[in-house]
Amino acid sequence: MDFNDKKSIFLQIADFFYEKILVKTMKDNDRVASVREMAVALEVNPNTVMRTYQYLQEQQIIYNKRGIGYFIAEQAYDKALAIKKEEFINHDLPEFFKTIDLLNINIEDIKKYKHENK
Amino acid sequence: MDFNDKKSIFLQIADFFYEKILVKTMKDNDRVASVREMAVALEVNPNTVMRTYQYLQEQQIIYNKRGIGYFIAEQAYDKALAIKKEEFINHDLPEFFKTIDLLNINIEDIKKYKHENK
Amino acid sequence: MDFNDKKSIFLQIADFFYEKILVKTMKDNDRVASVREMAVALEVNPNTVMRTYQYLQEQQIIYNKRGIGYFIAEQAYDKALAIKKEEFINHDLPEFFKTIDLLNINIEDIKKYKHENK
Amino acid sequence: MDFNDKKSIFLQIADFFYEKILVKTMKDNDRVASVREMAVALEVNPNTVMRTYQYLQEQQIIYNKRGIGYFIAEQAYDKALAIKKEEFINHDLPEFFKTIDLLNINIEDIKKYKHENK
DNA sequence: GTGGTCTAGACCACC
DNA sequence: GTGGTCTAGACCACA
Repeated sequence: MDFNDKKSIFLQIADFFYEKILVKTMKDNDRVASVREMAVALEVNPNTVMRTYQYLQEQQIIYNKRGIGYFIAEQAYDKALAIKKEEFINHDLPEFFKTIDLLNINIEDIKKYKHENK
Repeated sequence: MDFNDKKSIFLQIADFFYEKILVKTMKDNDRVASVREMAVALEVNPNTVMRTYQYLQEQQIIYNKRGIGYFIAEQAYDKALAIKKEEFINHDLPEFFKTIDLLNINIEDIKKYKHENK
Repeated sequence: MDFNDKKSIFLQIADFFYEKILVKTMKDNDRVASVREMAVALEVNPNTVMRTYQYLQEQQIIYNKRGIGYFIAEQAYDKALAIKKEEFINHDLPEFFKTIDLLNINIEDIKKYKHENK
Repeated sequence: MDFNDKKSIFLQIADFFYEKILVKTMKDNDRVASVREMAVALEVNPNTVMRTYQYLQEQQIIYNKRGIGYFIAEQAYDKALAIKKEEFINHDLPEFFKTIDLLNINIEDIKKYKHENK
């Protein structure tokens, strides 16, 4: 992870967890790396990781056991899917349609890029 | 224009011009509203408009005639299309594919949303 | 003439006259094109040409006969040479030396570029 | 720094950094003073420094670490040299040759001035 | 603490 | 009238 992106670092880290959950690498009640471990691993300020964890906790994707650590919440997969899907349909997709219209790109053409990308 | 978006105002104004050019409302050598006029029209500080204009000038979408004003550059359409297409293919599209994979959405499904949106 | 330069247009026009005088294309008491003619020829606002003429008049490079027009002043060549030489030695040259030092370029190397340029 | 020059302040500050890099006072990955520090040091508005930093960032002379600050980019020396050399050869030098031709100055004469200057 | 954006208002050179 | 630069000061998100 490089964090060169315009997106804030704490959100990029959050996406990292979303991904792990959506591909089922991380499952309900799995332990999450401690703030300090994560900060060292990512070469990032612990405050930044802390912020990610609080953000994920607000979304009920992880939960905290005081003095023990953070864990993946029950039904994290469903929640993550719902959150990301909502985001996709209400934000990404409309923008996507607007852009391809403006650029005169056909949806059919998109598929080609998909295969090229692979 | 409302500027409720998270994107910075000066970039939203830039996109406003990109759009005008891509739908061919503005054509080569058309005069662009003066910094002050634009600022009044958008209810925005002149400095903000200035920033947009310098940004567009760097991208060679507009050019300046000393003491007279800004004008749409030659081949602005081609340049705008190239810039936005590059952005779309190298940034938006990979992210798009990654997201739909994660969310288990098929490209075919996307088309339905398109029609619903219309 | 294109006036794309960062230098102001009226000074670029002034330089045009300096050059004519220094290569002796224009000589003492030659008539200078009228403000309007010049403005049309250069596709420039008459005010801009006017400013050039006033500037050259201040430097006593041209003089005005009321109702008749502008003319090259006596000894314009000597004056032009003196002005430009002063400018060169006190402004251009020090900057020139500073730059070649910074870029680690030897004066001897400069000669090569001269020949390449020709 | 005095900023008496006709050049804009933010570009003079940029040149200040170019110089530091070209004389190797500043090296790759060195931290650059924060916008606020620099503004205080130069007795200049933070916005002005900000503008310099963004200008240098576009030229890839410095880069930003989010929330931490600006740093000298990798190979900043090479880039700075290339930029300034390009400027010198394509802009300063042709003008230089034109001027000395007009003024009937020989390149050999230039060397004398160099020694007088020192 | 860091950068980033924006406003308000001023001043300047130039056309 | 035009753009261009700068100041002063504010507010925000982020690390």
